[in-house]
Parts: sequence; structure tokens; C-alpha cells
Amino acid sequence: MGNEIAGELQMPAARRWPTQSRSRERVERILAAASALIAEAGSDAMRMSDLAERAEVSIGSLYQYFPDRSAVIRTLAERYNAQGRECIEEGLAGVSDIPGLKKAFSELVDTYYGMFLAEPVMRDIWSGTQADKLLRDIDLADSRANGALLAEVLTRLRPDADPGELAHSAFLVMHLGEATMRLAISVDRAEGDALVEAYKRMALREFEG
Amino acid sequence: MGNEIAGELQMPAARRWPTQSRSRERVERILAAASALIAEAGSDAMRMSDLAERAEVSIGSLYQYFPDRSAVIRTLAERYNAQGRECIEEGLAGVSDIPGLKKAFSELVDTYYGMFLAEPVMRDIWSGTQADKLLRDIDLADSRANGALLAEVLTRLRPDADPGELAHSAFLVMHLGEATMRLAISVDRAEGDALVEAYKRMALREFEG
DNA sequence: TTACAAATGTGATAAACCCTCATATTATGT
DNA sequence: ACATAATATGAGGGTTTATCACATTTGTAA
Repeated sequence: MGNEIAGELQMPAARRWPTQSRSRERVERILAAASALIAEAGSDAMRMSDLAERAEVSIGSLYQYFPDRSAVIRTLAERYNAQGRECIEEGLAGVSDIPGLKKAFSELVDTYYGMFLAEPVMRDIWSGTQADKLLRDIDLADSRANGALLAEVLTRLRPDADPGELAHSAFLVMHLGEATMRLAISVDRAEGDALVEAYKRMALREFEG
Repeated sequence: MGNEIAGELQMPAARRWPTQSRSRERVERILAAASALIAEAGSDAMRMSDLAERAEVSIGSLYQYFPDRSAVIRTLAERYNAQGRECIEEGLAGVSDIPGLKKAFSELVDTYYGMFLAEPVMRDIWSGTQADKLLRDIDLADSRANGALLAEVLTRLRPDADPGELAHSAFLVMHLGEATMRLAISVDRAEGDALVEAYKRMALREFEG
């Protein structure tokens, strides 16, 4: 099925599904080139002509696999999100009480923050360059998915609390976490660190009930 | 001084300062037209040609007062921010204890949320369409200014706490408030309301120390 | 191997848009 | 009324995205 291939490649916005191996390599070349260009000058500055040249592919080929310019960026964003979600899933696995959750969450925030600081592409894509609605939708879906992971743990650890309220709280905590990261990487390092610490305090209190 | 005129008109990005009254009216016509167009189809869809036609002005005239397309949007954003800041300043005036602060803040959040829900232009501009860095800078400066207002009250009410930490906390609370609004208007109304409530709980706890 | 069909690759070019600038019009001061 | 400064105009230059008719490569069966 084409969909499984799509899942493997994480190409929700693709136009033509690559069935031959040569075209899969091609798609990877395009994405690698996009990554490099974004790291160098930001996603705004990425031109389709540059991308074609860097990937050693014609412009027409770009549009074989991506319906438009922003789809390339969205695909990268989703890859990074998937990577982050794995991180969260691992971090929350095996948590069995509230103090454990606090510790795990605190470490997750640090890990995430480190990823934001280290990955120029992630920095760029999530630092507010959300020109199109589809990219915002991806952001929202990401918060939702991460929030669901957290909510699951919370409802398990606090069976007496209202699950609906916990779900909203978890969703918000995750979304504001992303917002905090974006803020933190927009200011100087010292202030960014302090803001991340302040966020952690706020979020951890939320787990106490 | 041209700067005073600039201050009155809130046109930080203007190219030529309007000295004749006719051109001031013109600028207002342009901004009103921009507002209408954005309310109708979003800022992404606002074309300079449409704007010129709607404002009954030539394209060249647009560039007499705005250096580029995004400057028009930024000017509107700054006007809305100024309006919001006045709101906050009023709301926090006369607060004399922590319970009072909690009540005032809670009401401010409701007011702000109401503004976001009611104003299509504000919705659009702040709902994530931050394609260019300058608009993000405006967002950041806004959070900072609002945070400073809150920090002032907090340091007054809690003289024993570390002022630096309070400042970071206030900045973060204000910034995450904006993030919450953006999130709330992106989901359905019931969920949005619940998320705003969750944010209020989180923020209010932060004031307790 | 050869031939044929399906899949994939190419780049000139259409279409859309932002912004400039030479020129025309209007306002202000004498 | 005249001169000069301020403002208004819109055709066109320049840039970028995306298309599509045609060329090339791959897979397959005789």
C-alpha cells in the first residue's frame, strides 16, 4: 500500500508516491538539501531553485514529490516532531508516582530545550515561522499528541481527579512548553535558561493537583 | 518633530512622515482598508493591489507611507498591542494585595480572551501568522512590556522575593498568556474556554510564591 | 536481446506578486 | 500669480512559485 510507504517516509503532503528505490533516494536528497539550506539561512530564504541545485535535481522533480514549497518544510517539521514524541514516550514510560513524573518531566524539558538549542533547522521551523495554516495545524496536532501521552500518565496517577480537566491541563502544559522553547531561543541564553526554569516550576506545580 | 507625529499615528515602520492633513487621512484610509481585507480573508491573502483599490489609493501611495507589505500588518499589530497594554495597565492599577492581584488578573484574562474572540483582525495577526521576524519582535516586545507591568506589581506585593525571578516569572506568564489565547482561538469554543481556565489556574498559583 | 509501457526526470515558461521610479498633480508660501 | 516643495500615480522591472509537454529511464514479457 502506498500509505505504508508514506508512513515510512513521513510524507503526508507528497504528490506522487515514490515506488522505485531511486526516487526514494531522491526524496531523501531533497530533504537533506532543504535541511542544509534552512540551517544556513533560514526557511524563509530557501528558494525552490536553490533546493533543486543543492539536491542535484530539476525543479520539476521537486514538484513530483512535494505539492508546494511549504510541504518540504512541513515534512521536516513532522520528522522532528516524531523524534520529539519518541523522546517523550520514552521519558514517561515506567513512571509510577507523582514525584517520579516530576523528575521525568523535568528531564524531558531539559532534553527538549537542548534539542531546540542544538538543531538549527528545528530552531528555525519552530521559532515562529509559521506562515501557513498547515504548519500551525502540525504544531497543534503535536501538542495534542504529546498532551495525550502526559494525560494518560496523569489520569493513572490521580484516579480521583476529573479526567477531562487533566486532559486540558496536559494539553496546555505541553503546548506552553513549546511556546516556552520558542521564547527561550529568541532571547539570550541566560534569560532563556531562567525562563525554562520558571516554566518547569509552573508545570510541576500543575501535577500536584 | 516628525517623531511625535509618528507616535501619535503609531507608524514605526513608515517611510515618509505625513505632514499634510490630507496624507494623514490617507494613511488612516489605508489602515482601515487593510483591517477590512484582513478580517475578510486573512493577512496572507491581502494583496497590495487589493489594498490600493479598497483604500482608493494608488499602489505607489502605499509605499509612500509603508516600506513594504508587512509594515502595514505590523502597524495594525502595534495598534492592537497598545490597546491591550492600556487594558492591562488599567486592570492592574490600584491592586494592593495578592488576592486583589488574582482577581484583577483573572478578569484581565477574560477581557483579553474576549478581545481575541471578537476581533477578526487581532485573531488573524496573532493566530500564528508571524512570517517575518519583525512581527515576532513586536510580539516579544509586547510580552516584555506587559510582563514589566505585572512584575512591578508583584515586586511591590512580595518585597521578600527575588525581583529577578519575579521578573522572569511575570514575563513568562504574560507570554504564555498570549500563547494560550492563540491556542484557544484555534480550537472549538468549549475547549478554548477550558484551556483559558486551565491557564488562569496555573498563572494564579504562580502569584502565591 | 528487443520492444513496449509505465514511471520518472527536465527546464522553458506562464502566472502572480512586490516594489520602484519617472512623471503628473496638488499644496504652500511669497 | 508664480515658484517650489510635497504628494500621487501606475506601467513596468525583477523575482519567485508552480506547470506541463516532452525526454529519459526502468521494469517486463516475448
